[in-house]
Amino acid sequence: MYNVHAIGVARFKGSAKRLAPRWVSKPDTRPRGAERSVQHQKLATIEDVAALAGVSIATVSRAINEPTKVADETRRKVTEAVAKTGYTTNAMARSLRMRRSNMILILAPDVGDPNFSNILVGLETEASKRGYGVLIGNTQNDPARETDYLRFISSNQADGLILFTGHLPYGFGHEGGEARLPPMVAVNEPVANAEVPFVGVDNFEGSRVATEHLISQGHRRIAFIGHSTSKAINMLREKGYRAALQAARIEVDPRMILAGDGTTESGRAAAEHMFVRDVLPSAFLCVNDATALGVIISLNTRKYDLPRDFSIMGFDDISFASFVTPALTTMKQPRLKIGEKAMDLLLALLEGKRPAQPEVLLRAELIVRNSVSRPGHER
Amino acid sequence: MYNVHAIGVARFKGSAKRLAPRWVSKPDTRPRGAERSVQHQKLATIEDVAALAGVSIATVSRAINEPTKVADETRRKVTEAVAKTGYTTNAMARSLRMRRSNMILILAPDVGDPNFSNILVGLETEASKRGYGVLIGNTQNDPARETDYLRFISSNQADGLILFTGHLPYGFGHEGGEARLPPMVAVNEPVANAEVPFVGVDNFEGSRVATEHLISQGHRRIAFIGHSTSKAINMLREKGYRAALQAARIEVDPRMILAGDGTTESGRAAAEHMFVRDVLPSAFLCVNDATALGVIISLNTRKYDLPRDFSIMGFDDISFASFVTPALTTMKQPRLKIGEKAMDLLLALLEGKRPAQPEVLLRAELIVRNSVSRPGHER
DNA sequence: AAGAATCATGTAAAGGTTTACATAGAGGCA
DNA sequence: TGCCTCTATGTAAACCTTTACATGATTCTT
Repeated sequence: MYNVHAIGVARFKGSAKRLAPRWVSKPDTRPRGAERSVQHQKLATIEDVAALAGVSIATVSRAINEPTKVADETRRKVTEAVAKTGYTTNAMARSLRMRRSNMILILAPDVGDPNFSNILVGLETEASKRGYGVLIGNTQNDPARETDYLRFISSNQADGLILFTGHLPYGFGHEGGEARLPPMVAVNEPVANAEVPFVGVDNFEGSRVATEHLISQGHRRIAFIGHSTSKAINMLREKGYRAALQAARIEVDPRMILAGDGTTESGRAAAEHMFVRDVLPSAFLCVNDATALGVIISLNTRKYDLPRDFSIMGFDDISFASFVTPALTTMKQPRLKIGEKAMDLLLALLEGKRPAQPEVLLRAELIVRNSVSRPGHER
Repeated sequence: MYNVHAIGVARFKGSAKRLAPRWVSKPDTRPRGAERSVQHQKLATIEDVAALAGVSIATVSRAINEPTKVADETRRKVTEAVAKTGYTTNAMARSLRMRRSNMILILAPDVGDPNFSNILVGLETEASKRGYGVLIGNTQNDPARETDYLRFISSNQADGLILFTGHLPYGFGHEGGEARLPPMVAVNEPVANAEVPFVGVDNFEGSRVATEHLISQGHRRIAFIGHSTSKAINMLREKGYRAALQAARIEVDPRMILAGDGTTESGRAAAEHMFVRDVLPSAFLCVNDATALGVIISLNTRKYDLPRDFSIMGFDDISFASFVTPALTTMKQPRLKIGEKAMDLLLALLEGKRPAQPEVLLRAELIVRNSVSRPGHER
């Protein structure tokens, strides 16, 4: 409510004020057009450059965008005029004409999430490298905000979309049947019920490797914390866990598999539950680092000596993983790469290429720290 | 001369041609233009809406932007037509005409930095609330990238600038003397040698409160880790430390003040140094949490029992502060608020208001965890 | 009842590009 | 020489808005 009010007032005031005396004046008085620009001095346009170089605006445009198509001498004159006037192409005019903005919209539930931020850096780096800018939309999983951000796409302010949310923005496909989706790529979480290319970590393989690591250290009784019937990530990681056990001919004990939604609290609760039931593993394979932290808290509280008494393994390698005691052995998500690859894929899409594969899976890297040791005989 | 000629020709030809092609049909087969748009279907324009509503495009524009200025009945027809066509204002055309993009550029050395990300969320939230979008520029402190991002400002693609970098983007003010700066606000770190409004935490006051907290717990021998002669933040925090000691009539012992650049390693090194010299405090006031972590690592390695043997205090409340053992007592930066306030200030600037104060300082909040206890007699 | 003021709407210009098409000059070739 | 091809450049349209100004219809004033 406050929002609406604020916006209303702002807009009204803005338009009412338009005529009022401009407060930013350029040093030299320039009557034409001066009354309009609220913030900047009048910028040089392509016409100014053309006049100075003694050519037409078309030639200037070509000299800038297709240098080979103009005579050397002309190009020289234009370059010089550009430098002298300080001309920069007006991006708005260009976008309007070309019908593309060279902007990518990133829709994430929480840009502050440490899991996201490095992907963000990767996205930005690759985009910038290719001449694109990125625009962020922090939706907080609020449908209204998701819908709101669609205007960036529908108003041509962004050419493509990166989705962290795991679902299509609320408001798509509402107009009777399959509305045409803009070019987009999902990251972090695949989009359910829609064919959206996805770039992420190979959860199955990563979890398999993690489990193998525990097995290689001699563990046979390995608990999996984070069973879920709804979360795709959890399901894949559990699958990898089962595959590794099976490959090592270790029977899967259902009592060793505990539910968890990936929060620290769920990890703590699961560990406590194990003690209550008194069915104890020698190692905990946690669906992610947050869960592992919960397990560690529970074990620390019970005054166990880690990792002597129990081994713990996480997944993700989030920032605190190296600071917790014991420092967490985990699988590192190649976040930077995920971002870069996702942007690369999106830009390819924008250039009209159909993606080779619907999803790109990158390998997680095993990071060995102090939370895993050999079991049993050392107890 | 060239202009005059061009205009003459244009007018003649234009009016002659205007009648002929006038692409009358709009519904189905649209051969023209189809070959151009690589990505989107043709979007509805204001003309489509106008045609459907049976009014002029000017009226449509007014119905949308200044609803009170059109008759009720007309507004109804327009609204209906908008809904039917799915019309969205083309942001590029609008920006071109209005000479403002309603976009804010955020320049940060590393968007992935956990210290930044929550400020980012605050910035985005406030911007979005006020109808602005945010665009991120990750500079990695690379002058080339900083310069590169200036085009967003100079090409009208962004109306204002938020600076995390602590310095003006490389490339400003290069054109002989004081180039006019675009509206901008610094955050996280004030900008040296330039009058840029700043929003941040009150480092002096926060540090004073932190020191007071230690004093109130009975500490008299308090070390300050993080002395610096160059970093403004460090200097302010040291000042707060000194002020608190002075107010409590505790003499400042120079041996209790150790240099540090704010990294974890510098914290570890400083603590080690104290042991080497064997001048020990009962509490460590660290310039930030990263430094505190270094101190904790050093003390843990030496097998001290924390916080019984030593108390440690940080500053910032970065994400791992609560996970480290012992959980860190620290001063929390109101990051979300900083972001919101900074954006608020910038938007005010854009509306032509001069800022009341050149800097806005927000209070840090004392977060009590487990790393501080009463000294001495409990040892 | 005539003129003034107000209101709702329309017309057209302007904002700064890119690019299809036109044009003019130069060079190649029969 | 006459014709064709190339190359370099210019002309003007199109991209889609917002808004100053004009217009015609109402209502208000005196």
